[in-house]
Amino acid sequence: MDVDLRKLRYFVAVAEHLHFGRAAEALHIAQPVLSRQIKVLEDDLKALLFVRDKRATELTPAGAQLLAEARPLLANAAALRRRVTRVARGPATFVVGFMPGLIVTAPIRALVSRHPELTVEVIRTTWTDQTDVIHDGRADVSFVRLPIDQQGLTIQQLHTEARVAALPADHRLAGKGTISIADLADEHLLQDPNAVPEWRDVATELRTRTRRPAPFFHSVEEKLEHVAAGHGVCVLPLSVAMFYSRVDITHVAITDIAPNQICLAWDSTRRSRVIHEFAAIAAEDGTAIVPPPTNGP
Amino acid sequence: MDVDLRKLRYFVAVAEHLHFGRAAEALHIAQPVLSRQIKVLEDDLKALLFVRDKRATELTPAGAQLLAEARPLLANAAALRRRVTRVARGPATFVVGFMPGLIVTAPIRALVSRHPELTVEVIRTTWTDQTDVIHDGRADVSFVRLPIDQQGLTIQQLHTEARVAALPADHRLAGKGTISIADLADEHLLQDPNAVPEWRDVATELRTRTRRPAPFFHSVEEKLEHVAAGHGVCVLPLSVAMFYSRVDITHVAITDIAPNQICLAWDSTRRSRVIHEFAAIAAEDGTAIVPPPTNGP
DNA sequence: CGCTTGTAATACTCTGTGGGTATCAGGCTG
DNA sequence: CAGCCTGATACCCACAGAGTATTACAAGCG
Repeated sequence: MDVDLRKLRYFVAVAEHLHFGRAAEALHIAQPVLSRQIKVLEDDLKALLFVRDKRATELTPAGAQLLAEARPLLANAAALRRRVTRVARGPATFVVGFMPGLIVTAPIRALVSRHPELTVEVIRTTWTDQTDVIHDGRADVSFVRLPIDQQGLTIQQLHTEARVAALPADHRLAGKGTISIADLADEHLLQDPNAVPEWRDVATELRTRTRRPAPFFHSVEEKLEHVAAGHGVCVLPLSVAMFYSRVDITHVAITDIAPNQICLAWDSTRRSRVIHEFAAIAAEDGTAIVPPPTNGP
Repeated sequence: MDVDLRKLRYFVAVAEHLHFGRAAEALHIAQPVLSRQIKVLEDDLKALLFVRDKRATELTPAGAQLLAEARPLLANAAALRRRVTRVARGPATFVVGFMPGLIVTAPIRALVSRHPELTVEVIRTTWTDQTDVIHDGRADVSFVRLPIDQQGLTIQQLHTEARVAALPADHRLAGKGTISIADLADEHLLQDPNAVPEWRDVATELRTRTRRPAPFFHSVEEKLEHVAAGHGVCVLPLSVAMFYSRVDITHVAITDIAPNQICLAWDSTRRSRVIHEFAAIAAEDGTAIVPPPTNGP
């Protein structure tokens, strides 16, 4: 009667490998078991999921549909497990995720003052992490920077902040009050789309081909090291620039770049009084969290 | 390793009945089985879900958390099953739900012209149905009227429309060009919060106590019968009023009532190219779907 | 106080299903 | 045609889920 999550996991493995033998290996079960379980699943759903024509295993349309559906369902199930066990040990904790640079103490203070019985924890996220903490149940809400994958999330826009260029202190543009994107056209842009999405914006806006393979940065600190060393320049949201300020790096406001949007995100399948209350609080004083951009005259 | 949906279903039953025996009866299984399965689930999650102190079964905080989590997960699983089987028989159908009165042919035509291979179906929803069709997998997207329960949904606002009063043709206010809410204060308001939410707004705005138990309406047609019979008046979104127009009922624009918001909604855990394309189309010509309100001078 | 009633847990059995190994059935390829 | 790759089939075992019978325990009552 019910869908069987184990079978769904098996199905996803086969769909990802498109190969029963290797999928079985990855699942640490024997191949015949997998064949049989997939057949049972197909009978159960009354839908053919794979076309097996000896030599190639392909997804049917129904299979593609199921793959798209099964992954978020499995993720939800795992998150459920984590959230329940979390509630079971520490009583009534509310976990807020945040990207570095975002100051979240104000809304948390407001929440705690209204609910003294609530223990609020914060968890620092990275760029790749910022939505994962919600999906896997580590956090109840998370302050995120767009763009993100919004699948399964409810997003509440809070405020935007200007982006600034981070330049070596002795850079030719360091003295300027404001610059435009065009001024950076000749610079070597430290590019790392995964870790710092703002980069992608600039890179595509400038249509810059990578002149040499960009080093891979895992953190803002690393990137600023490279900037300070004169290996290139980078663009950061204002609050990030403020947070990681150092004497050998100057920040210059960029006038003509899209601002970075900051949002609060949470799992859209959840109906939690605390989440909505926190969202309301964040929306109220959201614009006050970060100092206003200073790129005006 | 995985969460077991069957056990979740069992758990929800016990949580709803707060009584193992009756829950077992509802599930058509024996009570000892249920006791053991819940215990296994508790061991699995490493969390106590119920406090059983002989004579009363109560949820623990972890249990309450699980109840809130389990229901949407089970609903998702059921919807997944339905959507996959739907794809399996009719190839590539896209199902659009709509509330009566909403004209949805324009965006559907636009979608089909871009994807001739796609079969688009429409499904008429009722007030109570309008989000259910999404949750249970009967529709991919649905045109809805606010307010709705947004849990698990992504909502895209399209346009608003004015609300008009439906009056018997010989009513004292029937000749007026526009009226205000206050003009209706002495009328008998046909009240049915579940079926027609606009009513709730008016009822609360007017602070009207029900003078006699309101008859229960299952459709707009029934309600208009009562209006025509002179048993009261009602308020409808403009497009609904236009759709169900009849000679013995006059519509008068109301100047000072909040307009009804019309949105497109879909399951937020889904990532479907067609859904997003349709949403974009609907957003583009969304304001053109319904004739503009005529309550201006 | 002991009996009854209501409720969940325990003990035991049976069956269905998930997992394993061995083997078969088709296509390719050399 | 032999050998190989891949998935399906056949058959067996173990365990989990379902059932019945019974126990344990608390509360109410004559």
